Amino acid sequence: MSKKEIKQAGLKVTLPRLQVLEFLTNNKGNHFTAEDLYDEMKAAGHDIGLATIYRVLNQFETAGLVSKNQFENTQASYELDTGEHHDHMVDVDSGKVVEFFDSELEQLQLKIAEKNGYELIDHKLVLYVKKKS
Amino acid sequence: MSKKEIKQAGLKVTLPRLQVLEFLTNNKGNHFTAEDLYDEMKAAGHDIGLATIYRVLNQFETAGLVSKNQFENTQASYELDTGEHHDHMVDVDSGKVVEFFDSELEQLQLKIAEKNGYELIDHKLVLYVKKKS
DNA sequence: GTTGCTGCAAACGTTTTGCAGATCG
DNA sequence: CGATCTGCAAAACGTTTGCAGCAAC
Repeated sequence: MSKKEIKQAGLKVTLPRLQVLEFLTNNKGNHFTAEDLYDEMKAAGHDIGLATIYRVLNQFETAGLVSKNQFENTQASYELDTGEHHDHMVDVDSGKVVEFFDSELEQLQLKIAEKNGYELIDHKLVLYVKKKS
Repeated sequence: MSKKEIKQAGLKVTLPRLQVLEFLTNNKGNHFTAEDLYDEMKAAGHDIGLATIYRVLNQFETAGLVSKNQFENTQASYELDTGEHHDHMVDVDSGKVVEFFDSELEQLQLKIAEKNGYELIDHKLVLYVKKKS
């Protein structure tokens, strides 16, 4: 149930919000564009407008419930934010997105920012990869 | 003079192409949106259409003369491609972009891709930072 | 002179917004 | 019932494209 999270975000618990959040929760670790979600909702018999999907996703992003990623495509991708930081690997052949976490890498980034006189706030790393042949 | 590079890219040496490439060469390491460049060209008394700027930048990108970056803003940024790989640090307060290179980081990324059974083709890393207070 | 380029305006795909009616609490 | 939300269609945004005229070689 996603009611609690929505309420905690200061939002009314409405059907579209529940349905979108529930879908993302059931598909943890997968990435969807707004249009993907629109189609999924339609397929599930939920009658939500595309504009609402965008609005809801923005609200969820602000609330920290979902995270937004702009990979190389023109459309942004959204996924459930589980609170566990991870980076992404994109298979350039299949377009498949794999998540990973490497603490050595995280450390190194802190060190690099520091070395330049900065404090690291956030980062975004995407590795473009190909299956070993 | 940027004539040689343009010719080598298989393109005619035209005024718009020369003026854009020259400007980027004189501002190595800085990042500009298409509109930035449009304004700069106007300011320099060069009469180029925005559409031409976009066309020329795309051609230069294909030729490896410039590289394109999508930071957090909606507009893409372009910079002269000097052939030396580097990553970017964005100061979240000022919006300033700093370039850096760290070979340990590069190595580590290769290792991570490998560990997951992939071959690393490319990567994109942006550190969001704040001046140490 | 031919080929390729430019400027303009119109088209494009993605995302946002205004508004009248519907839904939540 | 009031406040907030939704769907729709229209607007906005950055970028691309078609086309008639222009510049490069």
